[in-house]
Amino acid sequence: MSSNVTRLEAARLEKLEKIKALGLDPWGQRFDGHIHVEEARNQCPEEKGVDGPAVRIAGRIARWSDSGKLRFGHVQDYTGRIQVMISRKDVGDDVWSLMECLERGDIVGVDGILRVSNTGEKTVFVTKLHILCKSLAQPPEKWHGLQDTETQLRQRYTDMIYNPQVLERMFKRLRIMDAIRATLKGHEYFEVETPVLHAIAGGAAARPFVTHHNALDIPLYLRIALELHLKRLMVGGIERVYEMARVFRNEGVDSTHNPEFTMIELYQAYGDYESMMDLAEELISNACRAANGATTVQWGDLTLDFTPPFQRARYGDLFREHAGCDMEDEEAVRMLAHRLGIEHQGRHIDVVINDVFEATVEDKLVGPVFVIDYPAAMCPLTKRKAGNPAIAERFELFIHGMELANAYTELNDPLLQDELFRTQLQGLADEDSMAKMDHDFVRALKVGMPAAGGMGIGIDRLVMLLTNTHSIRDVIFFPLLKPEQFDEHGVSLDEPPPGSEAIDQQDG
RNA sequence: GAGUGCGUAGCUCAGCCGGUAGAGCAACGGACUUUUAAUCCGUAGGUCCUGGGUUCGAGUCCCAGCGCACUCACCA
Repeated sequence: MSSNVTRLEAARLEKLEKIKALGLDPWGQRFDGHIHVEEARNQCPEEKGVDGPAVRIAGRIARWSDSGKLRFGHVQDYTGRIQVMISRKDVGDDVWSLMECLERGDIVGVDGILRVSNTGEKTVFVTKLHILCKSLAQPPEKWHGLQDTETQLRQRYTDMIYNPQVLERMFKRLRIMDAIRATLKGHEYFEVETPVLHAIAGGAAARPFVTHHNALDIPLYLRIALELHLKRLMVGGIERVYEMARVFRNEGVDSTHNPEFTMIELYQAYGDYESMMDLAEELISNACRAANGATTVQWGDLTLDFTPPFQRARYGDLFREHAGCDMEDEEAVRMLAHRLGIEHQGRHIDVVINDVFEATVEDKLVGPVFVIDYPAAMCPLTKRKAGNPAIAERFELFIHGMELANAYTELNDPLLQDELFRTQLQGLADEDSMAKMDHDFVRALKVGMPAAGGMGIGIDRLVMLLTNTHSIRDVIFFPLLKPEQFDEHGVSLDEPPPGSEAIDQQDG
């Protein structure tokens, strides 16, 4: 085959054969006793002419340059890069011949002495080399790296190797998730797993993905929220419970939305939304510290400060301040909506208030600020404020106009819950409504769920904020893309073959 | 969903008014014992995203499609 894809691959296959001819396994074997690059760098003396300890490292060749009877390279693992140097006069023929078969992208084990080079760079002076995996793929350009966005997303593995900031950012994500789990463990929360396949896609207002169970011949939905099962577990006796996991929403894709994304929802029996505010401050400041070593972080030109406590402001007060009228004054709100070009006729007043709030207030919330006490009608799973059934005990945490967390004092009145599930607000499309009857959930509440606080946080968005990342795709290892098409040789095609047009998605 | 932009060698990119397809890196061959994107000499490498159209002639202009990005609207 004369394809260019295989032109460079052929050169690598030739080297692979040479490695075999040396009696070595080009795919490598178990390799014990190595230390990480970061550790090796720590052990390397700073002074020239001073020998450090003998070490063993393992990693991928990131640079490999030939200058006659010397060879310099960089070996990288997830802790960093370190230079290696091979001198013809210091190694046997076996090492030298293997070295000649190696190139950028290969994974090697290295034994050698730590010492700085003449130019002062920490270096492993090689005594022995081990091939641990031959790479058959041509690496991207060594100076510019991999720049093409599509290739970065489709071949994330390559992106992670040759754009070091990608791996660094994803490790921050992992540390943030660890910090959240550690914080919750400190408060005696249990992490649980609940069903992903739902017969009723409840707990949020979103369009679900639909699938089908063959043996049972029933439609099923991928979950859009974690809420209703976690509350059932509180009924069952798990007092503090959370799940940090994937949910699925069949909606648009852009720089802040991926069809599958990670949420944490947590519930605390005998708490309320005030307990959730304290916990939110602790969770987010700990997460920020885990990622950045401080409770502040750069966000573009701004500095975000997550040092507790966060400001608290009533929804109604903010509404009066920024919208310019009382939200209880229905006539004034409708006039204002009209002036703002917001549809209000035939729509429930709380739906209109919500739209006006989003249009006039949200951008002004620098924060971090807890917006508390929401109009009740938009919150069918939330307990009403004592003495004021028009207000729900709910907060949303905003920072620079972005919503970071959403929390409630949870509704545990089965009679009111049943009624709210049956109430479809005027002016809300089906998919925008959280009112989806779930008889089993009402039955569970009849058994009795303790008064509780509950909170949800979008993990991907939190990671974006804490890592100064402005696209959700860059905090998700494998964001959704349209499928790539390949020919029978595994060569990527630009155009789908005839007859492979997309299968119609249902649109409910 | 609408608008705008991009798609050229493995990678990063040039390609002007429509006139033989270019560079750097990478690859291959050679020189080189302290390099840092090493350097130097040489060789090879192209479905210019796909399909139509205009033209004597299209990477370039026009139409349609595919993919990706950005902006706007909606969901977190």
